[in-house]
Amino acid sequence: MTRSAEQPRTRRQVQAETTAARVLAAAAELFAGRPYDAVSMAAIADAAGCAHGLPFHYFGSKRGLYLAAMDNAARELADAHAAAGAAAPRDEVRAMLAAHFDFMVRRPTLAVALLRGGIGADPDAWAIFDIVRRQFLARVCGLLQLDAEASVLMFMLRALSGAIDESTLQMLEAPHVVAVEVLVDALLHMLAAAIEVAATLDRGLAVTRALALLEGNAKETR
Amino acid sequence: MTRSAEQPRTRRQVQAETTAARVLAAAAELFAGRPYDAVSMAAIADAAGCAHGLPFHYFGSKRGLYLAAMDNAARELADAHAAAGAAAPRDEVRAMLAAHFDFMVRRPTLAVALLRGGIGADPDAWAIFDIVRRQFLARVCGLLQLDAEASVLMFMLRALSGAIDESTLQMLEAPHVVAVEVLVDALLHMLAAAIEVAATLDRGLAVTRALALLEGNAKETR
Amino acid sequence: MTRSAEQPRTRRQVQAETTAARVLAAAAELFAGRPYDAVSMAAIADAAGCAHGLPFHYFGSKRGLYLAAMDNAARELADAHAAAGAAAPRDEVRAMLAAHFDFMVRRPTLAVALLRGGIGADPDAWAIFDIVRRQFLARVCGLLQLDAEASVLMFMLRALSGAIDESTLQMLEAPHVVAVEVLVDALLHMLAAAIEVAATLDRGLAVTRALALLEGNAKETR
Amino acid sequence: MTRSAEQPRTRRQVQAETTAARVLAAAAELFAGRPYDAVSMAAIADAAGCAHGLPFHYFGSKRGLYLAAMDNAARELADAHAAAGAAAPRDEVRAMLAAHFDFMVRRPTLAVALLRGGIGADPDAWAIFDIVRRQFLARVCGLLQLDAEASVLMFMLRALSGAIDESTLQMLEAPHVVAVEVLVDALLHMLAAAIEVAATLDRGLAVTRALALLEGNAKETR
DNA sequence: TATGAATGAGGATTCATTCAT
DNA sequence: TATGAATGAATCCTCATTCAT
Repeated sequence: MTRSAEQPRTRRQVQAETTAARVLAAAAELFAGRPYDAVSMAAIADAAGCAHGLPFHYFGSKRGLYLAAMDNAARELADAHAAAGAAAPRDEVRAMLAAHFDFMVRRPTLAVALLRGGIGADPDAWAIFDIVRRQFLARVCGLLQLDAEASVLMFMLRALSGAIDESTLQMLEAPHVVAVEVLVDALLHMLAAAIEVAATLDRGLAVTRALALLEGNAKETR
Repeated sequence: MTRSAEQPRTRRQVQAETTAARVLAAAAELFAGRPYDAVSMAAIADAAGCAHGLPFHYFGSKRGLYLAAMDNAARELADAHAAAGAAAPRDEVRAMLAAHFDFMVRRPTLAVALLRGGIGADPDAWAIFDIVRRQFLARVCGLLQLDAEASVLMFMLRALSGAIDESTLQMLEAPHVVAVEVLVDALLHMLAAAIEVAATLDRGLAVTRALALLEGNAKETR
Repeated sequence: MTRSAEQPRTRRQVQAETTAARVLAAAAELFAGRPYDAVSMAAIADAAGCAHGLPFHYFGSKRGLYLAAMDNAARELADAHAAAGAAAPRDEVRAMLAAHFDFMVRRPTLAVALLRGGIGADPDAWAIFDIVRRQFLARVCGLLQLDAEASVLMFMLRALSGAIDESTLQMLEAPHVVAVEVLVDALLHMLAAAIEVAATLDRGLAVTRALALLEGNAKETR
Repeated sequence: MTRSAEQPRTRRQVQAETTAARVLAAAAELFAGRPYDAVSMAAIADAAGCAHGLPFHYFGSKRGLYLAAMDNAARELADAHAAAGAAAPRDEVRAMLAAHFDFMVRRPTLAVALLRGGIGADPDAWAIFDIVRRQFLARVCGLLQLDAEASVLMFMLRALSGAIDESTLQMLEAPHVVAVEVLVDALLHMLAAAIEVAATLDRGLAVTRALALLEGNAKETR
């Protein structure tokens, strides 16, 4: 009954996965456009070109589908972050930010869906996106040799995340006010400022190395 | 809804206003707790202790009531901002931020309602809160003698607004990580950084005076 | 808002009660005809000539309406039992049985609804009817000066209840095999047999007086 | 469903029968627990550990499966009755009753399923159980040399069946109020009473021999 | 024989809204 | 001004059933 085999997927299974993916995509599309309750399962099924019952077959409930869609979007974003890399820490952080905005601009649908999940709707959806944000910040801390457990520092970094999100929204609204590379540089400065501030609030925080790395004129000691 | 009446209110009018206010308060309370569609008019009427039909009598529709509640909340926040004042520009900006967080912490219900309206729900609700944010930023620009029409500057300032909102959310979640006065100082530094960044992106921007005023060591020239 | 007043019902209230009663009657009618799940709320609303939402307004849920209908039916049956009376205990028991069958034959709809609730559906529905049965048996015990707490006796009396219910069903199916008065006499004999049997099983049970009363040749000592 | 096969069953046939039997057992189990509509085919398939489509393959429809399960249960009960035997008629009736209660107590699941089918659900299900009851009564009539066509007698005997069913229910609820053998004796007395009553209502009925046989002090004349 | 993907009708329930009183 | 009875559209979800594999 179960066939935990590895690859030899039958045609039907492949077909099924394709269908599920189509439903998921339709859901992401629609949930991005309007708030949770304004999207009906019937609309999703119609958009996916399947019977009204199918989404339930695959995702159990509307909420399940919503969460799956969010999860999917979050994973894609996380993948985009993960793909960014560079030789120097400063360049890697820059690459991560660039990848972030690239993704958001190129997938405005997912972007809005994720950002909308931000405060509204249910905590679970928020948690899904929040994990990605935390991973992002944790990696930045790692690159800059900062203590990712310091609460004041994290407070400031999450505040900066708010700035990043707001910037994303603005870019989606009016794409040509500021170019992506320029915005990335700007946020790098804001990041430095956030770190400096955190250091003044929490005297035990070691930030000089991080700031040097951010300036780009520090020897690697990773 | 409007109360432009002058003096001689009949008792019924007073009574009516009281009732309407009760409905509005109940609505604000409930809309803060869960998203728009999860709040029923029946629940609002119950909370307000009136018949199900009454909210319609006063506010026409659910949407009307929602917008009225948002409007009310936004006005209260704007009033809190307006009440902040000080001799020096730097101190006034500081006072404004302090008043902002004070309000948010003291009225978490309204705070969340406003913030939730952020991306979700409908554009009208977003617009209501956005106006308050713009007014806030415009006043800051005025105090610091910055050009409130410069698009790059505004982009950065709005990004900073994102940081402020995110900070608010964090304070409501865990109130004791950072004290309000300390947070205000931190955001003042972020503000300076945002302005500096804007200046590097837009060479025509005059920011030296603003930065001096922010440092506190500039002669008033308002 | 609440008007706990006694009688001065407004016309609207009377109208509302009438409507609710119409819904209840329609529900009883339909629930008698087929099992719970085979009756749709839409069908009930249609039968009652009201909007689909109204039954929910009054009874909250399908289950609520079902239970209310059962409760109503049970109360009517209990009233029918209560109305029966006579000078001698034997005649009163006879009158109760006669009233029981009279009611069932005259209201076959309610009868089947109650009997159907018997084993099927949910325990709550069963409990509703069971209470009436217990009251019936308790009164019989009172009349015959039997101990209504004796478990073996009650076991036998409830078994007799099964015989009564089965007889009811048979009468509804084929009304003319046995006349009501004749059936009542027959069951009186069965009752005597049940009591005698209980006495042989539980030596502590005092039944001679009860049997004498049932024979009709005992001096009243109530 | 039918297994009229003779000898050489292939392995696949055996396998198929096993699977069908597993489905049937799962169905009986679930239908006993809750009413017809509350049991889904999916639940049955899951319980049987097979695909959702398989029950349809074997039983055509939900109703078909339900009826097959009832049929199966009824046949098992009939078999239990059939297995009871004794030298004297009185003892054989006693053995039949004992076998009945034994079966019911040992297979409460089937018992409730059968009893539930009683009034509720559909007439077909009722008919299935009713046939067993009629067979039971017919055999009793045969043993006691009673006329199984006499309508009044049958009326009373079916009423007694109601008492038996009710007793079964009580035993399942509270097993230790009355022991099975004791209950059997009690019902034998009730049976005698029912026969006597039938004789008073239908003067043409010959019951003296039956009553003598029931007493146990009559010469066999089968 | 057996699977499980896919269908689509049907049903309970909610809720904004209206309106007679 | 205030009530709450009544409406009916909309929505989520369940489930028997089919069928390609």
